[in-house]
Amino acid sequence: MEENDLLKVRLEKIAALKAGGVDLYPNDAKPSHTTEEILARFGKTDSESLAALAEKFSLAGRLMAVRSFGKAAFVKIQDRKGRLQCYIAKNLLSEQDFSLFKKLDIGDLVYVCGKLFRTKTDELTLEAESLRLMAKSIHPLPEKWHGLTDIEIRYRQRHLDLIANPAVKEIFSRRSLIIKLIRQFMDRHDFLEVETPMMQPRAGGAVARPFKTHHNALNQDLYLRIAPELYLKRLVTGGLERVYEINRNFRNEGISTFHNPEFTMMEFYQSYATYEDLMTFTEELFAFLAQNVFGGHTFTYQGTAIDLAPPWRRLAVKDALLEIAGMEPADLTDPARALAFARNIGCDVKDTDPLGKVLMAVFDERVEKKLIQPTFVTQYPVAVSPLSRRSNTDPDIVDRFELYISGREIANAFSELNDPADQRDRFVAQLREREAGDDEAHEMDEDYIRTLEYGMPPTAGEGIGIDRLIMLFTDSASIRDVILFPLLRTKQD
RNA sequence: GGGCCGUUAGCUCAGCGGUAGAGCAGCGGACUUUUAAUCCGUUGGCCGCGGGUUCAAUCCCCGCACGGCCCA
Repeated sequence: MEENDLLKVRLEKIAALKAGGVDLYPNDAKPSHTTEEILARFGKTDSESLAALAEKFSLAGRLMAVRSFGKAAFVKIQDRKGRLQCYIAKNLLSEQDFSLFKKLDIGDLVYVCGKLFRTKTDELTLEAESLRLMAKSIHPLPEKWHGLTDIEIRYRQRHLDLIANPAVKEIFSRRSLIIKLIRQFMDRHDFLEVETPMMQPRAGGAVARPFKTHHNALNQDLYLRIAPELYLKRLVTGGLERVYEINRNFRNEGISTFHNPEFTMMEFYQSYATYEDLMTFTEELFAFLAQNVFGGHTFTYQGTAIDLAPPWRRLAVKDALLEIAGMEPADLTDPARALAFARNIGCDVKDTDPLGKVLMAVFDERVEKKLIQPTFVTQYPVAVSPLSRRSNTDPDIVDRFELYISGREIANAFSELNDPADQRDRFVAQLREREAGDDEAHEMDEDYIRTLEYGMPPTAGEGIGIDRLIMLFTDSASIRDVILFPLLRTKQD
């Protein structure tokens, strides 16, 4: 049967219901309970005690299954918390309500009221004494047994995915829980939550291509932010000292199982702390989350056991390159050798690339995916860290770490560069990269340098990729499974 | 951007040069304790789109669209 025919049948039912005086879209139902509350209270109550109970219960939700015997039926009603079985029988309902039931379709929203009992197979069931239609559905739902598996429909019509696949709801409620826990943790450590511009005249604070837009009244081009970093550090300079922001960033790059063009980051800045303090802080934050979500430090991600028990491994970039990538000491200092090594393993590097950048290309290619257990990678080259403070002991490296779990970058943190003269030099170096063809290189930002010239307290800052964190904590293989509406190409037909 | 795979009924999937199939959903009938209820009957298709090869294309070839996975 073509969908048009299915639609026709339902429209005829609607006409019949209307003719019978049924309101198809009333708004006055107040369910007394959720399915979860009823199951929690009476899931283990025996038949006799239920029979003795005078209390009546009402539920509202979507009709998910109908097993009909003509004059009676068992149906499943799904609300935001789960499903409960209801018993519909001709002799228990008014004639009007029963004939309404006969015209209902799977997918309709209903309201039922009645007492609880146990069926002979011992299932807690609501025995309907009254039944109302709360909203008519005119499209058929996905199949009851296999559900909806077509990935494209799941993302494009997320409402169907949520109706048909209960596990999806679990993922997003866990996402909400984790973000609440993060806020709780940050607030407890006296951080102030702030919001900074999404639309920026210059897209700074990260190495990425931005989206461009235009403000008509100002007749000015704007960029969707690639990071809130420079604004948050302005706030730190202003004396807020400890700030955090959980919000969207936008990067104009490819889409993959780990990249969505808009994604959620938490960035936070703590004055009078160093990147080393943030390593400890990060361990504590993740342990706190794991404790509340899993009740311990360990969990499984895509079949691999992950252990978040602090302390985590700390690994310098150069040691990773020697031990894991298979480079030799001379490769780390001789640009020509490094370039040859990188090309040999298939990295796309240019002759003009600074040594640090070439080394990080090797790192990305050979080391990243091998860091399964939580690992702080430290001692990054200055060349790839234009906003980080130089190490006191080696001016070619910076006080920075990236956190890797399950072969993916989850967080990036550093002691902030607060020397305006050095910051200017770094921006100039980035401009040279840009002229050499790297359109992701950081732009000059005079206004930001001027802010630093007022004196920014010594500060450490960190960005945590929230979507990737949620992926780990929900065992999701794709970032699209933890973003309700991932970006897809618009379909024209 | 490149490689591989997918696109067939509302949903989940078979089929593969010779008149398009199943289960579920739908529709009609039986049935007042079912659990993917059962039983009988039945409707439903531009086989993603556009070209080509062929007597004949859902099937083979080319292109395009959308999606997935991997790579950059």
